[in-house]
Amino acid sequence: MAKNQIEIPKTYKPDKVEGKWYKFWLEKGFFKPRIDSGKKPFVIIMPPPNVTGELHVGHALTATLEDIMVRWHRMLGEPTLWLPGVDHSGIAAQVVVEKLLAQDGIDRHQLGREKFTERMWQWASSCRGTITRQHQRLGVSCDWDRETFTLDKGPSRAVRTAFVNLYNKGLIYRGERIINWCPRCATALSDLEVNHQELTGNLYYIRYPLTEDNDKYITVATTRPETILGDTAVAVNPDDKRFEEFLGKKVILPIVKRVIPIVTDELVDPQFGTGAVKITPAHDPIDFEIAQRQGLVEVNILNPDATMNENAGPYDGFDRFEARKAILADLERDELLVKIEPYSHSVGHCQRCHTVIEPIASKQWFVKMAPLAKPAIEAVVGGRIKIIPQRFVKVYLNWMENIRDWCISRQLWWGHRIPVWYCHDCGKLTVSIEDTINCQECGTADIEQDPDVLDTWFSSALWPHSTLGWPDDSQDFGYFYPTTVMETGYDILFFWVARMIMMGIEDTGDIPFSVVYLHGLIRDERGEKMSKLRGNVLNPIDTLEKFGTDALRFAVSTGTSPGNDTKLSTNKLAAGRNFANKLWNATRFVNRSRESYHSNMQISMDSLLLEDRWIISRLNATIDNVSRLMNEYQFGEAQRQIYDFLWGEYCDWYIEIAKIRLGDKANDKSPVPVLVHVLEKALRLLHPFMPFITEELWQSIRNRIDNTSLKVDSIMIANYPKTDKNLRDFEAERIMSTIIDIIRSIRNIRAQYNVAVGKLINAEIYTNKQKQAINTYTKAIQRMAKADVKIVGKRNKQKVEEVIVLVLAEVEIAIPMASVIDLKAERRNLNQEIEKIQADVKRLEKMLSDHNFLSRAPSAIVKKERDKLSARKDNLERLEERLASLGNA
RNA sequence: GGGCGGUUAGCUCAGUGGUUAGAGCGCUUGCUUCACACGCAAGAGGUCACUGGUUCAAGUCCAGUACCGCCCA
Repeated sequence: MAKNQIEIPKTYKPDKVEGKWYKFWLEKGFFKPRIDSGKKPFVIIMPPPNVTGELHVGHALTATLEDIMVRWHRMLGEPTLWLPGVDHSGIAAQVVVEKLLAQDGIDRHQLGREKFTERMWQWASSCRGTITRQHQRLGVSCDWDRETFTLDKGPSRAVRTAFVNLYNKGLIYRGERIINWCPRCATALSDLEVNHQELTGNLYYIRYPLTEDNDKYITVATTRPETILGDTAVAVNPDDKRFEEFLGKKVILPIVKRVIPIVTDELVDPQFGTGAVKITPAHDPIDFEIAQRQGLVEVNILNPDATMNENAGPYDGFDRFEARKAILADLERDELLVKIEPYSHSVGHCQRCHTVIEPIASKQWFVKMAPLAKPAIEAVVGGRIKIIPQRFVKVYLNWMENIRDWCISRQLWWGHRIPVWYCHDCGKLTVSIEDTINCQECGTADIEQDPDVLDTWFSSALWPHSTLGWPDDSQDFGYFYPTTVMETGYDILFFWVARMIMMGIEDTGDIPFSVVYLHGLIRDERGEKMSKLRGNVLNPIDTLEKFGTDALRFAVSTGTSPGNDTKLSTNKLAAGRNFANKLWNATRFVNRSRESYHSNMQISMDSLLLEDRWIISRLNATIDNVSRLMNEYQFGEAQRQIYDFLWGEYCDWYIEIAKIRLGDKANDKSPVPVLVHVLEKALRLLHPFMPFITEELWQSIRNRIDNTSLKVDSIMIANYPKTDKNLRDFEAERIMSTIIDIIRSIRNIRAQYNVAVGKLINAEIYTNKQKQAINTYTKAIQRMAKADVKIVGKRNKQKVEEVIVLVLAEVEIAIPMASVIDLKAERRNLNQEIEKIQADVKRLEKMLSDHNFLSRAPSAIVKKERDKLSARKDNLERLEERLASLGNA
């Protein structure tokens, strides 16, 4: 054994190679695109992870899929840009830092806006460092020099520009609407940031006495009795005959004793409760709408932290749920509570902190969405933007066509400050891209900027163009926009993808990307969504340290399909690790074989042996399939095909057959050039999926190949293999499959008849078509199936007792029984076993005919015994058949 | 209420109207065979949820049913 063979370990150690190659790629600048105006670039803008902590497996999936696409297109020779970024993720990040502060007993108001923002920046920068390091561990080949943060100067200017443009077009407005208020976060939220949960609460029926006659009542039903305090009317449907006598009358609101009118409105559902409903304009979207129409006053009863305010009279200062209890008790006391029914209704919760949301009338900034949605709908319907998988087109359109205005102001301190200044003198607004110190209307310096920030998703919506330099006419923007693929999870189709399409078209006049690829969610082994709360989160870094990055990438992407959720298990990770190890050892074998081979590495097609032509043909078939699958975005299936080829064809068959020639010194046709050639190409085929191990192995074999196209520093900038139809050899494939069939069948017989491992058996093969071809493989068959093969010219006519005949597609194999087994010993063994089982069967039959057993034993046990009996009988039958087939001695 | 997806081997999942429906893991049996036991060889295991239809041909297309999951309101 040569020295270096001892040095190469038997198992692949990912930690020894990954860091080395990543550093090498970075230093060589391979991740940077080369702008070539003659070529169309391939561009992916990475979905920016939140600065809320660390990456999770979902990010690993995103990173893997995008890296697959990017490495593939780069190897195809296209100028390829993958632009990484990080999102300041306003509310989510602020929640995280507030929690950290709370551990020290501080809240942000004690710190003040400026100090708190400083803390946020510290947190964000340390978090960004972590995210970058983690991404690099995953092997991502993105252009780090172009990395962007949503609060960077460029994107911030893009945000202001977009805001001002929309404001000037009348598509951004400020107004009082019912918004979703999170009392914990103390901010407004958009509709999408509220998760609805079906809860079983109660429906409370409450009497409102008429002013004119205190003994008469109108009864209303509500799930939130505490909102009585904000009621300014009772409403019934105008067509509801039941309430005719009440029309135009007034009632006295319980507790607060306010006199409120009974009005009619078509929005009232006569089926709900009694048909009469209380109207709380400041705390319910429908009531708000009714109040607007009817000119009713609003009474806000809540403080920002969801405690009751001064309008709540006796309950001022109560928490909202305490107030509910107290009011119910008081109503009961006053005999105004008629009944309580269990009632299930959906309750909004804050997406970030899970607090119950309050609908509150509030003055906020909104984007008018319908005009923006129109071209975004057309882009998808017209096919300029393709969504994969296609079924999400319907989901997208359904949302777009029913779109509602977007509340974009947030009462937070972390984010893009709204570029609006209010004038204390003239009362007018100044809306400006640049910071301003004077009112644009009256010139006074007595102005104040809106204290609120914008929804994070507002800046995210501009991401494809803001990262490339918009609103400037930069070189990047000119060359790389519109981008190619937007790859992300289907869970943010509305949050992000839809809004990017709207804002991209609005700001630039062009679509932001031409393909939307939506991946599924990663769940745990039991199919549950991973979450910190459940404690089932797989940390990608721990995982890749245990199994290797390539194994992790393999596990999240192989055999998956777009838009479908996947369960990630250690089994799958182990499968990836095992595959990497298999490649490691195959390459170790090839390199070792190469040591003793000193001739030309050039392959001349006309002097190749059948098995060489076969493996080259299979390689080209695989390349063909892989290209097609990649073009159809079927990455999981593409990877599986490469896996099958390398393991199932190259390792299992080609290497094994090659060993015969390698061991035969007299043979002048070495398999080494083909071994190396096929492996080298297959590694390139696999590289986008498993970048580290393919680079490591490719570097170890490519020097031996005399091919100018391989004179590059790295597999990642080598050409992606292209199929060569001329190298498909269907005749070779047909013959090889016959040879493989023969070997398998003989092995099968050996296993079935328990032939001792080393024992050579005899076999006669009859074939009329492939005599010569098979003849050249008798050595292979002998080695691989341990059978001494003779090719015969006639079908075997011996008796069944004497030979086993295997009928295959193009050949027949006859194996003399005597060569397979020691008949006498086999009969003896069989008889012994049959006796044993017969005894067992007898015992079981007796037990199962026992009335006592059947009636008293648990049915599960009876069933178990019955199953056992039928299994034994089956076994017995087969043993007897086999004994019979041996004939009589 | 509206929409979408899933139902394929014990488990997790692929599957492009076309031979005998595949993979990984698990299971059984045998192998420390000089690349790899993270391996090799052989094997068992399937009414492709159910009902009907289209077709020369259906796991695949159509209609309906059941169960599970998700999204929207």
